Amino acid sequence: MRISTRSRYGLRLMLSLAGNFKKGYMLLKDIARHEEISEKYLSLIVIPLRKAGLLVSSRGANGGYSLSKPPSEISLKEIIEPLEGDLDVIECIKGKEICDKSSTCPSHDIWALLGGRIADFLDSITLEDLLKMQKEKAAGLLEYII
Amino acid sequence: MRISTRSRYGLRLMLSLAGNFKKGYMLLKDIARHEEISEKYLSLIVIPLRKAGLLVSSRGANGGYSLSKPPSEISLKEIIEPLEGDLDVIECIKGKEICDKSSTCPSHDIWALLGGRIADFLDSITLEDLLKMQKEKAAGLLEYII
DNA sequence: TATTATTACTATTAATTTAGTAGTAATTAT
DNA sequence: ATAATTACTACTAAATTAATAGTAATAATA
Repeated sequence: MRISTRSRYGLRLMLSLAGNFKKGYMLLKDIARHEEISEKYLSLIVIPLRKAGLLVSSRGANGGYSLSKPPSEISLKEIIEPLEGDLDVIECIKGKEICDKSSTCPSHDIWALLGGRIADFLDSITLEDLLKMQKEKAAGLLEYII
Repeated sequence: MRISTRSRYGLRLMLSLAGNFKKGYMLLKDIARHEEISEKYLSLIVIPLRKAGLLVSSRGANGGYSLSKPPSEISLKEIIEPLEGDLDVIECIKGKEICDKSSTCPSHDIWALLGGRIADFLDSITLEDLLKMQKEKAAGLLEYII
């Protein structure tokens, strides 16, 4: 029931971009260094995010990545879904029918419900919310030090 | 973000036992056959469930497994937690601290929240609820046939 | 008490998934 | 042209999960 590091890294990448929104492109190299993630690995993670329309990119010198819309308009669900494939906790939810018992199996329904709950939770949080949390945490730390 | 087959099988096993509550021991062999799960594999799954105190067993002839308490008193959380290890969606929640950034990282908090939501959801459903759902599904099917 | 049926335990293997690396191509600015 | 960057494809390594195998312990009973 673990979330993949793909998703965790992807979220941190998106949060970095969110913090830089409207300030031009960011280099993957810089994000990777700052987040201490392999640049090569990040460059794979970025692909589904771009395909999902969450970020725009420019190649070559002065290129980089940037959010395609404001942090307030990007929910965590939009970020995690393309990275995890989907948010179902079991395979056989949508027609794939590994199991032929779904018509009588109550477990099947529970897992479908759980997937829905997870999706709802992630849909209720935006990158802007995370930015705000980040600032509050930093402020709290600062207060603690002073 | 998939739930393991261990957990899925474990839940189906517990549901089988719930349907037989107060009717004596059930043989793993029979459950395995009925649920079309390898008996050997099920025999591994049953161990953490017993250690969690959810079922009692008796060896030898006339032995088998039985729930240790009524289906209404067993939540899905109690079943899934020992099978999945825990319900956290990331490793670094409880002190294990793979990542040293939790004091400033808002993602960390989100994942902790999500784990809590999942736990709450599973805690809100009991085996009795599943039994009821099962009956309703069966009744619905019957109605459809007639 | 020997036999049979069952759970309990430990070790091993196989399969799948996830994580990460490597190398090359395409694009853009200068 | 050159340098810097993203885009893509293929491969490898590591970790996890699923499943099998074999033996030990226990309980009923003939």
